[in-house]
Amino acid sequence: MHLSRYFLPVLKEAPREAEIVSHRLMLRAGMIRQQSAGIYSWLPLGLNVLRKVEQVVREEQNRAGAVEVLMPTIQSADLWRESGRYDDYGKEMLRIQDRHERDMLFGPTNEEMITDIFRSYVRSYKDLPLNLYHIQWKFRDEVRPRFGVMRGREFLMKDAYSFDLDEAASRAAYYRMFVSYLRTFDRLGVKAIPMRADTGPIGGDLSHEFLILADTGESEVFCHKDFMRLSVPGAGVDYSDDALISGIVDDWTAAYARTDEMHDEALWDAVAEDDRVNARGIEVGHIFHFGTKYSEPMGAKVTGPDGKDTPVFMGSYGIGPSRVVAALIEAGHDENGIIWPDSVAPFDLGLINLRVGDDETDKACASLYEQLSNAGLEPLYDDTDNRAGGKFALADLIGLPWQLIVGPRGLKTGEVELKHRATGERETLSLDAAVAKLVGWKGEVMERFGG
RNA sequence: CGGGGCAUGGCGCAGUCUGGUAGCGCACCUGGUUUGGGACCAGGGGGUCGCAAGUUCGAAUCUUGCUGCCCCGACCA
Repeated sequence: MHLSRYFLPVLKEAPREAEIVSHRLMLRAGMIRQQSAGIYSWLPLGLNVLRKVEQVVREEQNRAGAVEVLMPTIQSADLWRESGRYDDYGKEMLRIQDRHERDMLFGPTNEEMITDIFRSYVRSYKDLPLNLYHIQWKFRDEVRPRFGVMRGREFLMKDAYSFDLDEAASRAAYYRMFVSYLRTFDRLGVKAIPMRADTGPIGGDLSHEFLILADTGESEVFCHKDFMRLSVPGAGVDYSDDALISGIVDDWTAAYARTDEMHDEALWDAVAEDDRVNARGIEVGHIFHFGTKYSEPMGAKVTGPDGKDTPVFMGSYGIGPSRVVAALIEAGHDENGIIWPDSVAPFDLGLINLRVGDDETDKACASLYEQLSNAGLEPLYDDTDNRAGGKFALADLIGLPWQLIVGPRGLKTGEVELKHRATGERETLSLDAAVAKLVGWKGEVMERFGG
């Protein structure tokens, strides 16, 4: 992409209403525009990152055996009357009427609808296990939207729903999602810790929130230092091996990890003082097992091997990609701007032409752009005639992993400068060496995540 | 929903207390000089001050009502 042909409306100063760092940086970097309280347009740079986060989530869901669908944002109230939630949900649900005065709603979640789909087609236990997910915009009329897309009213959510014959199988399905979440957040370049969450009326131990540690997080978290050392399963993890999967979950649930909401002082005191980590975190994922809560009232049954019909056991699994984008910024930034994880950076590098209009420099940049693009990298070529200071400030602000700096001073000796955004390290290289290094880096990134 | 605050060109702000017909920085446009860390000179365009009513000779400024937005608390991906 050539910057001169892109749409990147950056701001030197953030609007006053933006207080937290991710909101300020998203506005300054021209990623989003607020349209109303808690409702945002996604501009090209922001959309680019959002799509990449979405894609990581999608790939890991698919890997864990979930199957993608797409349900509508607008739902009929009738389904919600069946489950009993039409009256229970409260003002958070945006209720609307169509021209025939039928009661409709903008979906805050999709348990009812997915259950309806399931019951319409699935009759036999032989079709289980089944896990369907979609990545769709949700609307929850929050009392108090805030922090930009971190807590918007309209937000993108990946919500998966598992269907199983019995409790044990349902637990296995829950574990698979648990492991896929570990992988997802690992790929997103962040440490996300699963924490025991409130299971509501169902009870049991099957609800976890995944929190990214960040100083500006909304929740206070208490966890064992072990979580800092635990390793995340690789791309080859075998989701069909229930014992393996459940073993991984055991490892990740053995030590104490809870948010302030579920915090238990007595258990915390039992953790050795040196092992305690008390930090702040952002909730980016939440998984639940809820048994037959929806399948029973909505008549989602399958015929078991014994010939009897039983309601299916269900679970739901959410990740908010739009919130994740903000959380990644909370977890990765410095005083100059954003620092994206390699896996979701909107571009791989900024190709910075320090003397647009100088024939030799322009040619060198064009050649680098072509070579890098052909090798599968995505460069953002700053071909504007800004001064160097402005270009560097922009590159730092939008936080691409690399800055490849091309100017006549270096070209006299056939060299360019390569700067790593996260570490600030710079080195001077020949053009070929710079290309080789970037191509090598890209290969490692791909390899690491088994894309 | 309870408490607090804000609303003046695209963004950040001053002006409001002590009414007199709107200003600054950035951004934008034109010309020129510049070009390795947010350039400089000259010229230029853009707002009637959130909306409505009221007080007044006169309202961004005072009064009342409304709307929008932000922050703190209870909830959520």
